[in-house]
Amino acid sequence: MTEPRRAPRQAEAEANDRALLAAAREVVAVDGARASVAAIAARAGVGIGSLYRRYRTKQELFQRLVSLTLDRWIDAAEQGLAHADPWEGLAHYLLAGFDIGQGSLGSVAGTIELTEEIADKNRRADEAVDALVARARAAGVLRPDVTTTDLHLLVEQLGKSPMIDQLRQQGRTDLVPAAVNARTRITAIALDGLRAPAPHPLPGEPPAPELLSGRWET
Amino acid sequence: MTEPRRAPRQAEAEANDRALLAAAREVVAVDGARASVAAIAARAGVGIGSLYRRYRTKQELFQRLVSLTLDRWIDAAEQGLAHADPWEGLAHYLLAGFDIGQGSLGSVAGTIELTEEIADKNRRADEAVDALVARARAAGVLRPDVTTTDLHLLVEQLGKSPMIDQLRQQGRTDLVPAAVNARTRITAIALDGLRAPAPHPLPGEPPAPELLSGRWET
DNA sequence: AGTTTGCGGAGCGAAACGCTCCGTTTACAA
DNA sequence: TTGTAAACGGAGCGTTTCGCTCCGCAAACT
Repeated sequence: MTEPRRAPRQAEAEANDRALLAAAREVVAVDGARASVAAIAARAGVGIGSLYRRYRTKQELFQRLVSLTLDRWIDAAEQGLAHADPWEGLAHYLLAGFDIGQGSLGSVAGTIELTEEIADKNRRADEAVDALVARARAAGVLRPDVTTTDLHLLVEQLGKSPMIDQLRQQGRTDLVPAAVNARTRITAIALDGLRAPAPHPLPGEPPAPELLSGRWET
Repeated sequence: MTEPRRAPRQAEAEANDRALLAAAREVVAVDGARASVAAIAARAGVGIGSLYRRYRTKQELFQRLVSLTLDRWIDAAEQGLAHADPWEGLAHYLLAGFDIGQGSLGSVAGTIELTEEIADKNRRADEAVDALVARARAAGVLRPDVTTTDLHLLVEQLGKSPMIDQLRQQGRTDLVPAAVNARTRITAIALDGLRAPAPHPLPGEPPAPELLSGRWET
């Protein structure tokens, strides 16, 4: 390292940055893109001034948030691919995805200007997921009428958890663990619905990829 | 009828009321309880003044909206009970529930003052759903580890459709039918996950009913 | 002691909010 | 034709909330 010594003030600044990002994730989960910088700073236990020293605008903070979240998605997909069992790999990705909660970020992603970095990460995540789905389908453990787009939409839908957000908003944090457990059960139901063989074929036409989260591609 | 004649102005007023409620449903689906009266009136093609002639406050409009939506829920559950086949009956209720979209209303229900009428309708809906679930379970078509609360939460989660709301918000109404189709597929997956016999038992403890949409009861 | 660096938050102009108020339009009786 | 009452749309009010700037202060280093 060129800079092994850490000035205490600099360490504090980095801790603040982490707190800001964590707080932003929480507030955005509840309020979506309407989340105010004041609320984010307050939740992080940090002054507004400090927020604006690190991010020139609210949009810059959101872009960073989306970028870091995409990292999590890529990790989840690649960890899924690392599993030897195709079904376990897919299930790992989906369960991780429900936790990451693309849904909450989806509304933010629709409001920010897309950077090259974000578009690139999005592409990498898509490739990994495609491989994951293709492998599960080839192994015959995923019902064959489910498309990758179906899965993306399912994750988007189940990742957003209005129940948990609402509880947090009402300050009933004591109930949050129970809510997380409840959501896990729901996702387990959905996972069971994905397994081959399927009791009935899915209705309608396979969904078009354009439906995914606003624009992303184009 | 005591008043068979309809003054044209009065008919217009009633049409405006219907348009207001329909618009409120749409705007609330996107913006939740933050939906502004101006947005609702504009979407209904009606002046703000007309809105406030019929509803003294925004809250009064929202209470009416919740009440009418609960009527839909009661209908869906009772129609489900009318089905001879227990599974078809349950599926009918769930599919209708996904369409009604309790999720969107959940955020509104948390902000309004509960009237006696609303609490009463909520009770009636609960009773009908309990009967529906009990019948399906007794017939052995519903996996036995799913509780009524699980189902309520599932409906709440899948009823809210961020994808459709976002498309509408962006004015891409051309894509909405495709999105509705996509959501139908997702719900079909979840339905298949509910059938008996289950591939694996559900994880965790059965969820407590207190988790449902804020307060409703108490 | 002086300098640098990061800090918190009061306060700015702009925007959005719920709601009131009023001039206009329409249907119908005189 | 004219008078009246009902329903209309929307400008504008006071208030709140927003993103963001700016500045006085404290801690670390020289």
